[in-house]
Amino acid sequence: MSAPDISLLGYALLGLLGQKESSGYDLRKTFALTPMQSFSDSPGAIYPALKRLEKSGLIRGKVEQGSGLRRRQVFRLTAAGTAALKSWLRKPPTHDDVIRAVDEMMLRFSFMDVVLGPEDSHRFLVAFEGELMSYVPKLREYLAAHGAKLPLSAKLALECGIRRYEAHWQWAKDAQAAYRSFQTQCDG
Amino acid sequence: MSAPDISLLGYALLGLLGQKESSGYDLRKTFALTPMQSFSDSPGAIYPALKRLEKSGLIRGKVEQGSGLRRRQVFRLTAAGTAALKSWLRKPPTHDDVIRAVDEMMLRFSFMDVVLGPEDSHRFLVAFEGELMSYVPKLREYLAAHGAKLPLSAKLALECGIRRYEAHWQWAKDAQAAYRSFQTQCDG
DNA sequence: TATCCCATGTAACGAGTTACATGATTCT
DNA sequence: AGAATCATGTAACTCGTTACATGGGATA
Repeated sequence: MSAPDISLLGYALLGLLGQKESSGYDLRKTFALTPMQSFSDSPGAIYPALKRLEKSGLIRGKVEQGSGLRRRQVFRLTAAGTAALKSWLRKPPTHDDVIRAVDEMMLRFSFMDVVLGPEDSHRFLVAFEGELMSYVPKLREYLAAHGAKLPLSAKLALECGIRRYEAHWQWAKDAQAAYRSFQTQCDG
Repeated sequence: MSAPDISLLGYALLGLLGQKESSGYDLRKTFALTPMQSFSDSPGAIYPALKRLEKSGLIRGKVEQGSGLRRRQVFRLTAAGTAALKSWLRKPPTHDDVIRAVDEMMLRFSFMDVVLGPEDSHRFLVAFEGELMSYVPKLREYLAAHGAKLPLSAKLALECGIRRYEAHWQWAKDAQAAYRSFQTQCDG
């Protein structure tokens, strides 16, 4: 057990399969046609990844066959797959995640509601905001300290990076509010 | 010629070496201690990358040796290296870059002033803004069309991605203004 | 003398990229 | 009949990750 050793693509596939059983081709379409375009839709990425997940027992594929249908293998999560997905989603956001893996955190968040539920989503947002609250000022301090001696474009690039984090921060606050009002609706 | 086949890390090293000759250790420190922390500072990444660049003739290393000094190899760009760096920096930002490689674009921009000069930096910003201007509305439309049927966390994650692009967009406008006022100062 | 930091490297491994390949089905 | 789309796969290659290894010099 312990470290499951699944790539980001692997988790993306688990997450999508958690919402809806799909063939490799379906998943490729998702990557090609939705805002998940940061993932490659190349067969050389998806099919081997699906094979790895199946070999690890996290998903299982069934070949569909109705009369005139082309061969088409539909995958769904196994119990172990659901467990792996959950434990990935439950990992609290760390400082390192904020620096190196914001995109992964957003991917996790996007699956969270369905797999874990709104309470966990909200908790995630609070923790995420906490990390940003401590990191953004550090970046601002760095810019204040070293900005003067940087070339203009380097300074501006840093400013851009900081603003991106500030946008995430503001979003995290707004998203928390969205969950609170969602909660109120349920209670009311 | 044609496709130089240099990784993002390779270009980061070229860019840094273009500003200041450095040893592998210096470069590792840069990745470890500045906001370039999205790059790994592991020796297993940097030293092989430097070797590849040297083998391609883009950088050249000299072993420093003063009396009591430890062995330390300092690298600098060759003419071919400068040329490769310039041609990378001159690539206009594409739609695909915006979707898959924003970070690479920001890295490029950060080196641009020194290597190409402010006019090219400004041109880059205009082109970048153009791409965002056409992409952000598409994302907003997708959200409007499909948002209702998405789980809340998925909808919010998409909103976050859009806001990030909007932050880039606003930044691109502000950065252009910064170059204009810089230009005015030079003229005045 | 023990421990840290400087400074460089290598080896095994995993995973994505590109490109190629195949065959069935539907559309025109 | 030909083209496009559905649907899956594989092989070579590159590069980054992790972990290990090595030694000189400084500091306590």
